[in-house]
Amino acid sequence: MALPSAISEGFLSPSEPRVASPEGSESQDPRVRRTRQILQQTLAELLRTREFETLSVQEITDAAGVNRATFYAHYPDKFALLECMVAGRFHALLQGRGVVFDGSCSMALQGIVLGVCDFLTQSLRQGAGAQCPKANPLPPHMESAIIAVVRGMLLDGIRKHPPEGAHSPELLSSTASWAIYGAAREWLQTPNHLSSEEFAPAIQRLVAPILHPES
Amino acid sequence: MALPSAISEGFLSPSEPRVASPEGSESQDPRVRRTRQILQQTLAELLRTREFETLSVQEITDAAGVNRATFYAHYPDKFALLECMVAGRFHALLQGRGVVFDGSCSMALQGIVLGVCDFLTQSLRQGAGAQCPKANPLPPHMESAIIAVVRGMLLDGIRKHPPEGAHSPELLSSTASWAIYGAAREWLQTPNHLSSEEFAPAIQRLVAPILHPES
DNA sequence: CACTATCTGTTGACTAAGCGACAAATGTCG
DNA sequence: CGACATTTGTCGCTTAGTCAACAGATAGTG
Repeated sequence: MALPSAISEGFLSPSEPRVASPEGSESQDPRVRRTRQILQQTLAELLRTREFETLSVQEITDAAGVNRATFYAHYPDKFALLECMVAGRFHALLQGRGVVFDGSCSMALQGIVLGVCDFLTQSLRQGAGAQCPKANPLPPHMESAIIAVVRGMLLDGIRKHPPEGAHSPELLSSTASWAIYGAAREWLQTPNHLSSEEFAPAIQRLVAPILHPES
Repeated sequence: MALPSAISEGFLSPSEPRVASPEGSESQDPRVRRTRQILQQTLAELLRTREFETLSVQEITDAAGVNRATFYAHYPDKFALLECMVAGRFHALLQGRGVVFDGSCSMALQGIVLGVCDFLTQSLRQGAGAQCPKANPLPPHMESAIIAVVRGMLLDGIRKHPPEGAHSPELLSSTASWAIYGAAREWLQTPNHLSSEEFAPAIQRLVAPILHPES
């Protein structure tokens, strides 16, 4: 089939963040949008009852009513599909809440932090983990996908209103996004943790100095 | 594109009942199933807020994300799509209730009558009509589609257990299906009508003699 | 009346998706 | 270890869907 352009649209290079750009460079061909949406939605439904590791590409495409060869025309493997699915849904969650980080507004940062906490919660409520509190709550590909979305939003905002510090926007956004995810992950694993609304301000106070070096 | 076979699958000849065979001859290609399902579902959603007559093929295909030329590869016009959509949904309603008419079981006939009443109710609750009680409650193509489904179910049952009368199964099923629809339609237009559960037995008693000529 | 605009079917070139088959990798069991 | 089944990518061919463009129909509008 050979869809070289489709690959760069379905996911990014494996070396870099390697996550979907859910809005950035989506295909205009309705067929492409359709099959990717079907595959992502099907994966989300399968993950309600199945472990991601136990799923084969065959099962996913069968459930989706999509040919297996078509799958490989869009994603190199099931991990890439997972990343795109997570990135898309997390991005949609933030979009639905109207969260737009435009630089230094702490309200937007608060929204992102809240989004990460809530997305993490809902992802593992009906997900694989939750048996051993010490175990990794989510597949690593899911984690990197969430971080990549956060990084992208922070990067956009920083570029619009760059702070005075000498650090590059890429460094700032990467540092902050990993910090946010790490904090949220730690919060989630704490046995009797506060609600996300109660705890998010604490994370925000920890992370804000990264973005505003001298304030 | 030329899909001569697809046409005969999407709908039947315009001269005869002209309704979809939702299960009978469905295509095995996932793409055609997908496209037809998308179009039918989109039409159903549009009908919640729009009048059928005011909808153009353009609007339907735009909302469905399907090319207009593709539409004409499956349906000759929007009326055919409406018929297929109604037939499919009504058939699904009966399937969901486990209604199978296998000849002379009055319970199954009761189920069909109840299904017609309930389907009519829900179709016009969020539909076009309901402004003037004298007006036609539903577009004629919807009505013929419902009747055709009923006729098909009755015909299947009669063929399995043919009654002793000299009439053909086709005549019996057609007569009964039109009678059922006419009765249900009259019931629905009555200002303070009974519930469908209360009124269905009356329709059933009226119609049963058609199917059992000398009992 | 002509002018504009929209909708309707239809056509042909291009592209994505389906399908079967294939070799290679990966488990899995005796 | 070998035999076996499953999964994984990949390839060529066929088919369905997209897209732009077309002529004809219908309907306002000045």
